[in-house]
Amino acid sequence: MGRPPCCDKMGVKKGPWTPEEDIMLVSYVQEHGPGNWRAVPTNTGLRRCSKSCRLRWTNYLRPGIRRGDFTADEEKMIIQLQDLLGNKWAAIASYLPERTDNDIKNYWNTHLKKKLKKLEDSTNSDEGRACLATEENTLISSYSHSISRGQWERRLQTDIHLAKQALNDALSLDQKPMIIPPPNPSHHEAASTSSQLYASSTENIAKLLKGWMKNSPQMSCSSTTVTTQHSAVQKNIQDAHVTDYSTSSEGTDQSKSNGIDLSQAFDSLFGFETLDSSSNISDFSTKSHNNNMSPEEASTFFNNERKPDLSSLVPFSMFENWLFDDGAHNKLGLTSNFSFDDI
DNA sequence: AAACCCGACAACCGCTGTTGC
DNA sequence: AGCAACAGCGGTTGTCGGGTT
Repeated sequence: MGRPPCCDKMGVKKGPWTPEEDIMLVSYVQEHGPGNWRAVPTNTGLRRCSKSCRLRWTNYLRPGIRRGDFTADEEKMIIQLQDLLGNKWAAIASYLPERTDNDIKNYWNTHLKKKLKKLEDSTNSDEGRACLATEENTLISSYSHSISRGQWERRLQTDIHLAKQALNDALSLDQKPMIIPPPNPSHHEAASTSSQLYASSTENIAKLLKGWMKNSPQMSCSSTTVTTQHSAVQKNIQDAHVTDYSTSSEGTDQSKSNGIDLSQAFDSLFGFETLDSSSNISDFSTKSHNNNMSPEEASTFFNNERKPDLSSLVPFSMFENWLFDDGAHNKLGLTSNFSFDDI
């Protein structure tokens, strides 16, 4: 039996979050960092349960989240990972660092499931076979790509092994890790650091509020007005996110994110051709070593608070990059002929 | 113009697992 | 060991906007 719901108290608000609530939550997290969610409603005055606050942060306000506009590469990844792993949305999301499990789940349920069903139906019909040159057929051909489940599993085992190796290496590094937490950081210093990391959210909310005020000449602080404006505001948040990403990345191609070409990453993970290890991953290393990363880039790289302990030593994204990097085989002198028992 | 339908997605619910006391 | 608090997960529901009748 599960625990009783935490939100059945009187006076706890449910439903869509208002911009004011978002700001209160973001401000709090900026100051105190994510965690200790129980204290959030008390300390912020939010009439929300702690769980609702955590989910709102995790799925919506957390920086580094990209919303909407799934790329073809992301679709491919989701489809193949879903085929391999089933509805393990969190596991799938771990391969798409900018996407939340909730987002992927929704996208699967609303888009991909139907798309695949349609494709299955069409390929079973004569009509469907007649039009195999469409974009959708590209998708299904990737879906039914000829690598076997055994190969997938072996490949994933290799990745797990490499991640383990990388973790061991990182923990035993003689040299300083790339991101070194300040010695005995005071609370204030920690808050200062986190402020940088959460800046994108703050900016986004500032933008949305700006748009909200502009669109609402007779602006009122009543919650009803706020609620009715919320959808427009939400769109502003989304626009702000898109804007931030398009300006912080070198190209406009959304498939390139975090400096990692998802297509390459995908091919590395699921294909069997060798990925050129001199690609974007080494770009990341160079950039971070030279300290010429923008705050936005750094935020995107290092903001995964789901793995706070790892990221405080070595950014978790490095492990993800490592997993995607076939060159790691050579670096470690490893081959994939290890036993699964090694893990 | 109103009613209805439907898709998209944010949010909630119920449960399990983990951690600390 | 037992309990409570919390985090995480996957399924489901509620709400809203847009399209159609």
